[in-house]
Amino acid sequence: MGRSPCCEKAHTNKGAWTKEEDDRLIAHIRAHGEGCWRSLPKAAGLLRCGKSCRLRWINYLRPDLKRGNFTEEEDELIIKLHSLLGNKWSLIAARLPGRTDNEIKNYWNTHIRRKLLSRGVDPVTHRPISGHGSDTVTHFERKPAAIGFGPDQELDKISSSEESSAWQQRQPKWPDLNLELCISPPSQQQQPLEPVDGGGRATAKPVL
DNA sequence: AATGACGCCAACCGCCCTCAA
DNA sequence: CTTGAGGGCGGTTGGCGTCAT
Repeated sequence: MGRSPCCEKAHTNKGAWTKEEDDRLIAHIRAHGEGCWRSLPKAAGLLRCGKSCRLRWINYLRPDLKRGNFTEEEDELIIKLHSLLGNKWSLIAARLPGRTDNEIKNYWNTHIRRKLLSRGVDPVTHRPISGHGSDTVTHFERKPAAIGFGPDQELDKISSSEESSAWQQRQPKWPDLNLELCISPPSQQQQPLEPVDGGGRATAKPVL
């Protein structure tokens, strides 16, 4: 089936956002909520594609974003989550309040990959790089244990949706990692996460 | 001081998935 | 059941800042 373009590209701006565009987008979302991204640019008086507005809001303008450097704890959590979930950045982001999938993805590619390589760990498989000394697993790995992730086994739900991934099939489970699928709005403690969104993927919905 | 190389990250692109008509 | 719209995701790119020479 033919896919219609997400917007009229001939009449949209591209590239870096200006302060004025940011202000318009923020003002519009504060007044009307996120609503329909496709129609938002017109309603907000922006010459931008709806997707671009959504990305700008989610990755940069949302009031609950943390920004700033990642802490050591966040680093380790990202590594653990990546070893379990793979490149499911939105799922990983859902467990890091104030962080976005794009931010984590960038951080992974620029910092953590190197960090793992320097430890002699393959950033894709999370296993020791061959010829890099011992045959032991990374210090995150544990003996597989008959453990669950809470009564509703949320992680298993994810895993089953990713069953084609050979990656999943060899992953140990982490007895020490609380993987309840929750996100934390800025001013609240953890709340249940909808594990699957409209696109069939887990999403950390921003909370205004 | 100049400039080339490198790294970071915001933004774009194309595809996937769901749902309503 | 089929189709198209819409939202969302992961991968990739390009511009800019910093570092090295």
